[in-house]
Amino acid sequence: MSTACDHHEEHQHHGLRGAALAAALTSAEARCAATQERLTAPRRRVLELLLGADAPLKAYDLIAAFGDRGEPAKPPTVYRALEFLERLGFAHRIESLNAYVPCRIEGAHVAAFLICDCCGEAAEVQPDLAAQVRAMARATGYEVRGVTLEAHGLCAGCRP
Amino acid sequence: MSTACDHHEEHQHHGLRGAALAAALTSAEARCAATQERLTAPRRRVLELLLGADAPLKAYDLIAAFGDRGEPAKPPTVYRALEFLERLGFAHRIESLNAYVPCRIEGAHVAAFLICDCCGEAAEVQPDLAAQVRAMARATGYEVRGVTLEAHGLCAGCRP
DNA sequence: CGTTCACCGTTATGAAATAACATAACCGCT
DNA sequence: AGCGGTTATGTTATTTCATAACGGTGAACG
Ligand SMILES: [Zn+2]
Ligand SMILES: [Zn+2]
Ligand SMILES: [Zn+2]
Ligand SMILES: [Zn+2]
Repeated sequence: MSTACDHHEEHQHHGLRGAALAAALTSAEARCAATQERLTAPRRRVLELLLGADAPLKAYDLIAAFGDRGEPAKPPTVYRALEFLERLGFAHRIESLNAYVPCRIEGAHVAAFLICDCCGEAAEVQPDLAAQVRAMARATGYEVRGVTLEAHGLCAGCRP
Repeated sequence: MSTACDHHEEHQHHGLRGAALAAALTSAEARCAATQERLTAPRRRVLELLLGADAPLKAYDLIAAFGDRGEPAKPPTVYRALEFLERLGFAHRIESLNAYVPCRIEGAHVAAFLICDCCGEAAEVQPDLAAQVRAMARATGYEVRGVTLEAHGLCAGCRP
């Protein structure tokens, strides 16, 4: 992102570091192994970058940061990894930002976000709207297969 | 979109034609006049194209179709018009498609769509989720300024 | 009548995503 | 070990989507 706020630096400490990061990656490996999927090197690297970030990352942020010593990745490498991570529920794409976040919620869920337009924070929440949308859809014979819900506004730390 | 279905041609007749289209444009002019805004030629043309379409249109679809005799518009012309139409509530951007639709709902509202991944239809609906999201937001001190809600799935006409 | 401001046309470029094809690793099987 | 189907990656190039920047035009307002 770009519009980082200067006030309130402390409310951006969402990125995992050190042991917590390693634990999250190990957990992801385990979940993959349990479903016959492979957390290969590029997939693991992209997940690591997402988990360590303080805000949603754009695909080209990931491309630029991919290499250990500054060498960028090729776009398909990162896009394929993101596709995998989304498919397994390790990451979500935020459509209104063209950006990606690691999933912060256990188990199956509809991804929903409260996005701060000031500091870039994107908090994942679990609204009970699946039922609502499904009801509305059923009234018209529509079959829901996925829902994108993204609220924009200001987080508590950035409010005037 | 591209993956138009071959079955059920008749459920795509959403585009306005002739008198209905003219009436909608006249109504838009009136609404603009009432708020000191101007529905200039390019803005009116883009709105006309959106109103006449059977499905969400991409920006470059609009750019290609802009001229009366096949001459395309320049990208900024169309993007500026879209920005204006969105600002006044005449059109909505569908983030998950990078596409635009004319607004089909009177008055102020949260835009929400049931999108058919088969035929491309995007039905605008009015869920009662503003309250829910606002409640969840308030619990954390978040101030909502806008909500994007887009469901993907299959419309009644495209279901197996 | 001159200033102002919103709007427009135009050129160029930046940013995001994918197509297409070749190569390599993995896996279960003989 | 050797094979063959499958899955994943490497690489190049292109397409798609969106905006920056600048100068010109014309209505609006005193
Ligand atoms: Zn999640
Ligand atoms: Zn904030
Ligand atoms: Zn609407
Ligand atoms: Zn359909």
